Amino acid sequence: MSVELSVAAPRDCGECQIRHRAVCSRCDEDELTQLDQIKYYRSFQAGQTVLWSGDQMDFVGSVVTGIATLTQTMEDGRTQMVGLLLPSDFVGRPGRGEAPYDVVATTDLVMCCFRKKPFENMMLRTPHVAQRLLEMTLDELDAAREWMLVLGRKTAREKIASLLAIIARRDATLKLASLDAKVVFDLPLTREAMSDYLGLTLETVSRQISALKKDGVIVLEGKRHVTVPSMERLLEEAGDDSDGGMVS
Amino acid sequence: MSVELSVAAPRDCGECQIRHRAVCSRCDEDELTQLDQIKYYRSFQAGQTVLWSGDQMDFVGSVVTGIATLTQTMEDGRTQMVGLLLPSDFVGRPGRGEAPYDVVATTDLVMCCFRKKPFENMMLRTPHVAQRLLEMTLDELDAAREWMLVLGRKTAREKIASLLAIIARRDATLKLASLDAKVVFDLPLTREAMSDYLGLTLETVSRQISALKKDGVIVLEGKRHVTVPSMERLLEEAGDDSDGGMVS
DNA sequence: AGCGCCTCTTGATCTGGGTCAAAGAATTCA
DNA sequence: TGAATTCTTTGACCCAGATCAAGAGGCGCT
Repeated sequence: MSVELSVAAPRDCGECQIRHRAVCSRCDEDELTQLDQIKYYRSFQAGQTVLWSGDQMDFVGSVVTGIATLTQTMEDGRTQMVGLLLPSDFVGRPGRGEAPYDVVATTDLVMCCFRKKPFENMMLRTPHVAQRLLEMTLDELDAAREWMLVLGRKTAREKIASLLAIIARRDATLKLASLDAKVVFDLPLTREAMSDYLGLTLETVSRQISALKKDGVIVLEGKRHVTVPSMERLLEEAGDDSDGGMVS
Repeated sequence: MSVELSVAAPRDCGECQIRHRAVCSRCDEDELTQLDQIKYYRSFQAGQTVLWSGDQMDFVGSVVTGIATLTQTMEDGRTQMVGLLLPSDFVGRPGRGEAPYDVVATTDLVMCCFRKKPFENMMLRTPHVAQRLLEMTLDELDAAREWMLVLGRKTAREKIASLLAIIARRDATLKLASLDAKVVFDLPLTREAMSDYLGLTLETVSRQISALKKDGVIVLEGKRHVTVPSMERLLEEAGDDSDGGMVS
């Protein structure tokens, strides 16, 4: 429950309004002003827990910079990541009180938050915000279900390839890079976090990454810097049918 | 794409309006009349595919009687069930054109449908319908994420116990039975369907069910009729923390 | 520089669940 | 009534990935 609340908002709002896919894209001036009034920033350090499962959740918001994960844990410690929040992703459940899972910052993290009550009120008044929220939730649901296929039916190698593909695609989209060019990015997750995402052990993750490297599917510099020479090849390894758009 | 459309609506609407958690509960007379005008029934036989992945989906609706599954399939035939639709569950994505997965009737099935366009229009006019939809989608998302934990981290035995618990709880809720009493129900799924839900093979499903039976966690009469003497025990076997509410 | 602390890699071995195979219910059809 | 079909169970064996164990960088600290 160690939540550093930095009400100081050094960033210009324009930035986050453009970045978070959430509520801004179709708001008029008036509505943006309303949003501004209930908006604040929160910063977290890498490793910090934003929210524990069961906590009251009095805000909604979106990631500005950094990465957070949603995880569920069994009493005996087995944990499964159920969501990955990259910049521009939305967190929060309007109408819900309790967080259903832990939210953890895996890197230093800045979030743009809105207090929940006022946000909900605004939602009632501006239908297109509710629409947007529904759309986003449906996206998340699709992604979760895509991920169920990965967890339930894919081999370790396919799982790793799938995860790399998601990150690569997501990264490429943010950079507006062409999709057939080679993709370069830094892995935002530790091997352990990847294993939690994929329902594997970290040893298996490591081995499979080594294998993909040996087979030329990816090029690794250091432990985190990845180059994907051919997205097509990667997707093939992932067992994906040509495209398919799984995002967190 | 074999969709039997039975516009004949033998059922009184009251029934489905009460039953589907969807749009009706808070509608006034006027809105109900509007809904009536765009409502129709569809019947399917067991095994029939309601919708193929990629199909245009021109309706939304909810299950009146019977059971349907949402499944995703890889090119090589591996399939994963990603959702289970029991009576009163909602299907459809307002604002989306294509179905992202196959919808299959596993028993004879009756659905109460609304044509999508008019439904969406109505949604724009009546905010509480959109709210309700958002709530439902968030429920589904929670259920999907709960299921990711099952798929990623639970053993075969725990998976089976989890599935039985879901069905039992769901059934008990529908019947308004007390939660500590023993629960009796018929399995609505074949062993194969269960294996698709759980990311297992049907042989493993069979073996684990036998094991749970031998250990007295469940009592089986025939292949489908199940008695759960103690929900507590079953949940324990599922690795669940006391309660926890995963519903499709 | 030297030490402790992470994160990651790699090897050796074990095992839960997959695969292959066969045969027992239950149901439908003729 | 028996034959065909579908669903289910059970057995024997195997392998992908888990587990256990030992190092190998890398980085901040004193």
